Amino acid sequence: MKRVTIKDVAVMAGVSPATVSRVVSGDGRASQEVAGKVRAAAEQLGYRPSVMARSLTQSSTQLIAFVMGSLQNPFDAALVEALSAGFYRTGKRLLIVPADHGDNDSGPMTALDYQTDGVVVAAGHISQSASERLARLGIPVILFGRMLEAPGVDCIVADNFEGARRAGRLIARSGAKRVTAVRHAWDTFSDDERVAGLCSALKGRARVEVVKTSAGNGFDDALMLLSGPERPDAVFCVNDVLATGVLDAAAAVGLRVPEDLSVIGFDDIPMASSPLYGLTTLRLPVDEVAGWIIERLLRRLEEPDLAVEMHRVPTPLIVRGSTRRVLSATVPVHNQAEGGGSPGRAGK
Amino acid sequence: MKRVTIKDVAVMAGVSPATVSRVVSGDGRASQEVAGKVRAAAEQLGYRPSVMARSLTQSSTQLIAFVMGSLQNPFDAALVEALSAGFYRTGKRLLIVPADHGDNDSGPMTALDYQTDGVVVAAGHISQSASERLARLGIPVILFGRMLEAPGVDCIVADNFEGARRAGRLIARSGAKRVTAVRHAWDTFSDDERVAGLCSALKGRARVEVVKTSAGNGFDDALMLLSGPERPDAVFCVNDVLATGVLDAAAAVGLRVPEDLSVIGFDDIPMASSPLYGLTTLRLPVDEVAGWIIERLLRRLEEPDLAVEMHRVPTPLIVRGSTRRVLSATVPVHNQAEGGGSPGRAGK
DNA sequence: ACAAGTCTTGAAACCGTTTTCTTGAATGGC
DNA sequence: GCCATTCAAGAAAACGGTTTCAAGACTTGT
Repeated sequence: MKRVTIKDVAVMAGVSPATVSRVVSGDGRASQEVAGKVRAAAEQLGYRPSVMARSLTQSSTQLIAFVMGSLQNPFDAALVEALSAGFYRTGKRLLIVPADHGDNDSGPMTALDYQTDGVVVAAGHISQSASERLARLGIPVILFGRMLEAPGVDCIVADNFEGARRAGRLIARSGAKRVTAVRHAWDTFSDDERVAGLCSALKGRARVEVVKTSAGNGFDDALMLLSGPERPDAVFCVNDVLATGVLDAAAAVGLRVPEDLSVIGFDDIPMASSPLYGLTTLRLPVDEVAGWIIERLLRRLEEPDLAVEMHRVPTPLIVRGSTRRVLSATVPVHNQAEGGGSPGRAGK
Repeated sequence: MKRVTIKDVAVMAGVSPATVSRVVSGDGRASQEVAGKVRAAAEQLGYRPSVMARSLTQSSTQLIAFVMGSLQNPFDAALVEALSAGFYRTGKRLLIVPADHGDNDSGPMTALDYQTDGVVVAAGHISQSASERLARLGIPVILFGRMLEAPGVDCIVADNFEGARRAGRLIARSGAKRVTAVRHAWDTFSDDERVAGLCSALKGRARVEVVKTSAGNGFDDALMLLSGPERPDAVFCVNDVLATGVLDAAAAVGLRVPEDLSVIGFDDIPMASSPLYGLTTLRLPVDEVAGWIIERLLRRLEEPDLAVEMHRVPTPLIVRGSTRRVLSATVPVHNQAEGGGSPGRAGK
C-alpha cells in the first residue's frame, strides 16, 4: 500500500497541498474551518509528514550524528542514553555511526549524507579539514574527550590532568612506593593526560611504571602484573573498567585491597560503587557532560557564529575502600606526613 | 557555503545531472571517458549524494529505527553496539528512538517520519495495529524480548521458561528450601516467563516467593530481603544486574555465597564472570541475537512476504561460584538425590 | 550501402514537501 | 459607496536526486 502523502490529505479535505502544509506545520495562518477539515482528514488518513521530503526545502532534518566506538564501557552507554533522551525532548534523534577504523573521516562525513543538524564525536578523531568542511556547511561539531582547535568545533573534556593528579596525591599520601599506571595500548588523548597528571603528582615520591593493555578489562595483563616479583603497591587505571580488571586480578592472586594494593580508577561507573569493588575513582558526571553537549549544540544551531568553547568538566575524587585511609584527603600532600595509612599495613 | 549538488558536478564535468547520477550510483552504464571525468569532478568537489533526496524516488533510506529503553543493563548496550556494527557493514545506520512512556506507538511510528527501512523494537511494546500499519507499508518489524502475532513482525526471544527452569532445577538440587525470585516492578514479558519457569521447576520442592524491585540494581530491596529473619537460601533474579545487587547486599550483611545463599542471574553480562562475583547465570548470547535480527531483517527486505518467524534462542546454564556444587549438572533433577551439595553446608 | 540493433547521453517528469508569488475575497476607513 | 488593506488559499517553483523516454552515434549483418 502506498504511503499517504500531503496530496491525499489535500483531496480529502478539498483544499490544496499548500494549505495542508500550512495547517500541519502550524506556521502560516488558515481559517478555522479549513484547518478543522484538514486536521480531520490528516487524522483519519493517519498522515505523517515525510522528514526526508521536508529536509529538501528546509535545512533541518532533526538528526544528530553520534560517532561512537565501543559501548563496553558503561560510561559510554550511559552517555548514549542521556544524549538520546535529551535530544529526544527537543524533537531530535540520534543517528548512530560507528567510528571507522583508522582515523579517516568517513564517520563524521555521514553527517553530509543525511544532512544532519549536528555531529557529536565521542570516539576516534575528526580531522581539521573535515571539521572545517562541516563548519562551512553550518553543521556544528561537538568533540568529546579530545581537544581540537577548529572553527565550529566545541570541545568537552574531563579535567584529566588535575583529576589524575589528585589520584596521584592520594597514592603518595598512602605511602605507596611502586605504582603503575594502566592505560590502553592505542593512542588516546585522555590516557595521555591522565597518565601525565599521575606522574606529575608522583614525581620524586614514587617510581611509576606504565603498562598498556588492549583486551576487555585487562584482566590477563593485570594478572601478569600482580603475580610478578616486583608487583606494584598502587595501581592507577585510566578508567574504571580497567580498574575492575585489576581488582579481579588482585582477588585471583589473593592480594588484599587496600592493604597490599591500592587501586584507583576513572569515571565512577555504577560498578565502582558496588560494595564488592568499592573502587576509589574520579567521577566524570555523565549527565553533566550530556547536558553540556545538548545545550551547546542547540545554542550553536541558533547562533552559528558563536566563539568556540573548550570545556573542562571537573572530576571530584570519590574515595572508597580500594585505597587506604589517609588522615585528611583535602590537605595538600606536602603538609602531610608520608603514608598516614590506617588499618592495613603501611606499604609493603 | 552551499552544499555541493549533483548539478555542480554535472557542470564541472560538462555532462548532464542524469549522467552524474548514473556514474555515481554505478547502475546504468557510461563510457569510460565520461565516467572518469565525472568521478574526477565529484572527487574534487567532495560531492556526497543526499540520502534524503535519493529517498524520495527510491524506497530505501538505509535507516533502521531502534526503539530502546534504558542502557543501564550492559546487555542492552552490547546489543546496540552489535546491531550498529552489523548494520553498518551493509551500509545501514541505526536511528535511536527512546521508547516513550506508556505503551503508545509513538516510538515505532518514527519509522514513518524517516521512512525507515525497518524497525527493531528492543523495549516497550508495539501494538497490533501499529505493526500492521508498518507492515502494510512494507516496513519490517523485529521484536526482541516479546512475542506478538502480527503480519510482518518477526520475534526473537530468549528461551526464558526453559532457561529459568534449568536454574530452578539447579537450585532444587542444591537443597535450597526457601527461594525467592527477584523481578522488576513493572510488567515485563520476559520476567513473567522466567519466574514461571523457575516456579515450574521448584513446584513441590521449595517455597518460592516473588519480590519486585524498581530501582537500579535493586540493592536496597535485596538488603531488606536478606536481613529479614526469614531470609531465603537461594535467589533467582530475572537478570544479572539485579543478581549483582543481591550479591552486593549479601556481602553487605555478611552472608557467605554460596554457603549461606545461592544466587542465579540471567544474561551473562561481563560482570557475571568477574572473579569477585562469579555469578551462575543463563547466557543470552548477544552476538547471536544481533546476528539473527540483522539477517532476518535483511532477508525480509528482499522477500517481504516471508512467513513470520518466532525464534527462541537457547540460554545455556553457566555455573559459577554463586551456586553450590552439585554432582552432575546435566542429569535431570529427578534422577538426583536431593541436595547433593558439596563444600558448603547443606542447606540451612 | 542500407536497415536493424546496441550503446551513450540529455531532456523532462517525478518523488513529497515548503515557500514564494498571485489572485480573489473580505474588511475597514473615509 | 469607494479605495486601500489585510487575509486566505491556490498555482507554481524550488529542493536534490532518479528514472523513463527519446534521440543521436555507432556497430553489425546482409
